[in-house]
Amino acid sequence: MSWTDERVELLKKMWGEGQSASQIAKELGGVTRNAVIGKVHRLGLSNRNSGSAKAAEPKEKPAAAPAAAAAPKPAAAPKPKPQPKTEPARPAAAQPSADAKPATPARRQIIPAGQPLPPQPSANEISPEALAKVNEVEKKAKKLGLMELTERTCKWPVGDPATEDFWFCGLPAQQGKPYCEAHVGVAFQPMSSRRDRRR
DNA sequence: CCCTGATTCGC
DNA sequence: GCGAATCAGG
Repeated sequence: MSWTDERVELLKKMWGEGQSASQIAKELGGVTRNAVIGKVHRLGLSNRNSGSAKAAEPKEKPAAAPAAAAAPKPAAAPKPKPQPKTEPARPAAAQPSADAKPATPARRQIIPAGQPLPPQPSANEISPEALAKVNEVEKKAKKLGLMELTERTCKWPVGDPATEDFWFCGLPAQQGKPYCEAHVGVAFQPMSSRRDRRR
């Protein structure tokens, strides 16, 4: 692949939008993030600094850009072009359609039995902070389906598996761990009085 | 370990 | 000019 005008343009655009080199590389296809970075540098738009500040430092940590001011993330940039990716196209929201099932039957909630529900924080003693955090996070969760989980998505289940609105957090999981930061917080309990249990 | 961008240097 | 390898940091 060569750097055609189009590709360079897209590169510029995406870089300007704050996309990471790897993302740009993926989008472009046929190039690695290194290639992208290399190109970015050659184009002279390595740092979104406009003029001045001509790198007087030989080897200085540029200090993270004040991205704070900028939007946290353009979220899903409206890509005009259809993504070749396999998009399962989820039903979006779980709208209680006409034949909505009684959300709260008179009967007490029946647990499907079988597998113990995930370490749902119950009357446990988890840092209230963590709990609050989780509640917030669940709002922003990707709400992935079982099939959409990957090696690095939070696998924290939310909701009742027997219900329609059951999904997995899906947020970026912590390295190694199966959950995102928030859920790791509640998943791994301080492990207090659980000593014994040798194997 | 995953990721990020930065730099080098043979091609 | 290009980009893999490498570096440096999170």
